[in-house]
Amino acid sequence: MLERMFDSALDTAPSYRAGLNPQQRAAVEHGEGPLLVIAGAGTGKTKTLAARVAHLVDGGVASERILLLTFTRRAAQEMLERAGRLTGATRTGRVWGGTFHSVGNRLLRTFGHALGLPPNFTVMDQSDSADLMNLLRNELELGRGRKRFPKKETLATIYSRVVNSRTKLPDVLDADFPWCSEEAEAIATIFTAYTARKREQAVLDFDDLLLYWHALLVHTKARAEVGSMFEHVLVDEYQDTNGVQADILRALRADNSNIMAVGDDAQSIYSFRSATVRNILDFPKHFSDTTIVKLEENYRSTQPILDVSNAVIAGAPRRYEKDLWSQRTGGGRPQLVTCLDEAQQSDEVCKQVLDARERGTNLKQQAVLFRTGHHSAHLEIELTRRNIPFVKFGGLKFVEAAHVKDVVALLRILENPHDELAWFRILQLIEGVGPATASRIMEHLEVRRSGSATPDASPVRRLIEQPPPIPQPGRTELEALAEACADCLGDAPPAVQVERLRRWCEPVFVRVYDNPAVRVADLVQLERIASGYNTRGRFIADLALDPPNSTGDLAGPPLLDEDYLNLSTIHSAKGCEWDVVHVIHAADGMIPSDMSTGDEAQIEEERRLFYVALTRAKVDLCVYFPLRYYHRRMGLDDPHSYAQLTRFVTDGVRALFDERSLEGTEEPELPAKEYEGVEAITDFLADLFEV
DNA sequence: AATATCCGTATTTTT
DNA sequence: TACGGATATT
Repeated sequence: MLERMFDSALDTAPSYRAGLNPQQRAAVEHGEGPLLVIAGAGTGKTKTLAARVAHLVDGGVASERILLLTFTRRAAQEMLERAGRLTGATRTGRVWGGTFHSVGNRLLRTFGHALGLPPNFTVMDQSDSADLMNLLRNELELGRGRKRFPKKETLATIYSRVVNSRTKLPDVLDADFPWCSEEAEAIATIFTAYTARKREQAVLDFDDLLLYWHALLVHTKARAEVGSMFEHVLVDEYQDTNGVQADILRALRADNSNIMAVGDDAQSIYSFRSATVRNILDFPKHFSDTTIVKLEENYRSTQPILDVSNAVIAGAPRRYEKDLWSQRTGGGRPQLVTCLDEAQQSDEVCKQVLDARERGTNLKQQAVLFRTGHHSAHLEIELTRRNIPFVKFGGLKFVEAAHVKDVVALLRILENPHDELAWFRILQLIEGVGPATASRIMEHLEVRRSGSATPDASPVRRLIEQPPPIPQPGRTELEALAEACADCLGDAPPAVQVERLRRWCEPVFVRVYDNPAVRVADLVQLERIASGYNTRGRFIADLALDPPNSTGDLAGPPLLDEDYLNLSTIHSAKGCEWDVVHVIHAADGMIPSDMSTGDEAQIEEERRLFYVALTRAKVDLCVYFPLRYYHRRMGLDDPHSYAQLTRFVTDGVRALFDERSLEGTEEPELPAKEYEGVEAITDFLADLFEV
């Protein structure tokens, strides 16, 4: 609110100019033509982009002719809100904003027919692609009995790498999957079938959304119309885009060259998704007469935090040509805390978090960052035990859970009755139905479009009107399925449909899954999410493209009003900032992750990841390092092992920290247990005192 | 042909 | 540990 008042106080001049430094202003007020902004961490990148949007709109560009491509949907929303505040909310309302994938999805719903794509196509997520790969592998009887044939996830990964890096299959295999090189032919066969099958069924995977978009811009009659839709294109996080995305941008700028890309090569952390820094380096080649602006003044962090961050990134063999500097004074040096083990680390984090809150920093302005989703497991238990509320970003796999996928598959069948994968999944839930029977049923229903199939008779209709014969035990469930589908064929809101489908799932889950109660409860969550949507199609597309990725998205609204601590993978923390940042598990094997120490490029990416984590902090930064890890490996001995401080904190870097060691401090368990009784008394009394 | 059982293994990051 | 894959059983 204060911020809003502040904004309007400066409204006399175009307010988007307020508080911009000369470089930022140059970027914001740049005229026509390509513009590349190299923006170090915390240099006001978001502000600059938002101001640029406001500037364009103020200058008379129709908002629906502006395209803002960001890394997450959330980032787009945030920027547009900000731009709205700078220029009067209604005027930025129609800017196209979102990820490449979501914008591709939107455009293809409208113009896909030019590519022979029906508007009700469905979007597959990563694990769906893997499942389809598996289905085809079995169908083609490839990789059967062979020893080292890639697993389904690996197949999907290889495919995606080939597409996104636009590299030939044998080359990808040689470079990244040498143990599969001999199977190149079989793999190629599967990929060909995979492509054909998706096409047949009007199903697109994530990569297709980009490929089809690109094809739309290059090869179709819709080309001119789509190509001229946007007068200005703005791209955020350009260092994390891949080759196909760069192609799209080039195709998108056939009519004019109004493109602005913002990025930081030191923060590229998505090469596992085929993102390449070359996009930044080659930008001036792709777009002639590029203006380059560099933002180096950091407004986020205090100088001691930047000193550490700069020192870490300076360790990269390929130097990044900027040093961040800040005018922000105050704040102590970052802390490096050595802990005995993970338990002590969790304990210490809790203490520090609460301390900071005592000193006036809300939980919301603090974050705990870690390399992988499960790194926070221990801490989460500890936080729960102490009643410290938190929301976790990243690493959450709500929509990946089998039972959630089941319901989504049901919705997909209703939306696109030729979605073979969805049918295959659902039919096998029925008692006595396995792969073979499922295939037979699907044939009966004519799920696969055969040339002679009548176009109107949908497999769903056929299921309702001419139910296929199946073995006795499953008949009731199949009938119930037909009824459930029949009830959902109308225009009932998605939430109502989810509720109806859940009723079908309940008895099935009891038979099929371990703890059905928990799973059914998840479906209620799904229902809640569905209630935010008007159409089933939008709901499932969003579930795939923009799944709930924090525990907060899942919790009811009440939690969001309260104060809560942020827990986040470093990847999900990209673009965020907090007053106090705690980085845990700063041990070799965690950062860099054991899985990524294969070659130097991977290790360097891990370094940048660590750099991203450090530069999220505004005022206080605390890095934790547990000395001892307990393994629950089956191995005969070694119940624990000793870790080393992450290699990215060299002696030189280490000297920039204030160090604290908790070794030798008594084990935290003891006092905690001793006080348990006391806590009970406190709770008891608090209860009594409650008004 | 479906399901039960067992064994082994690998274990990230995300649109 | 939990899941996937392969084998054994119904």
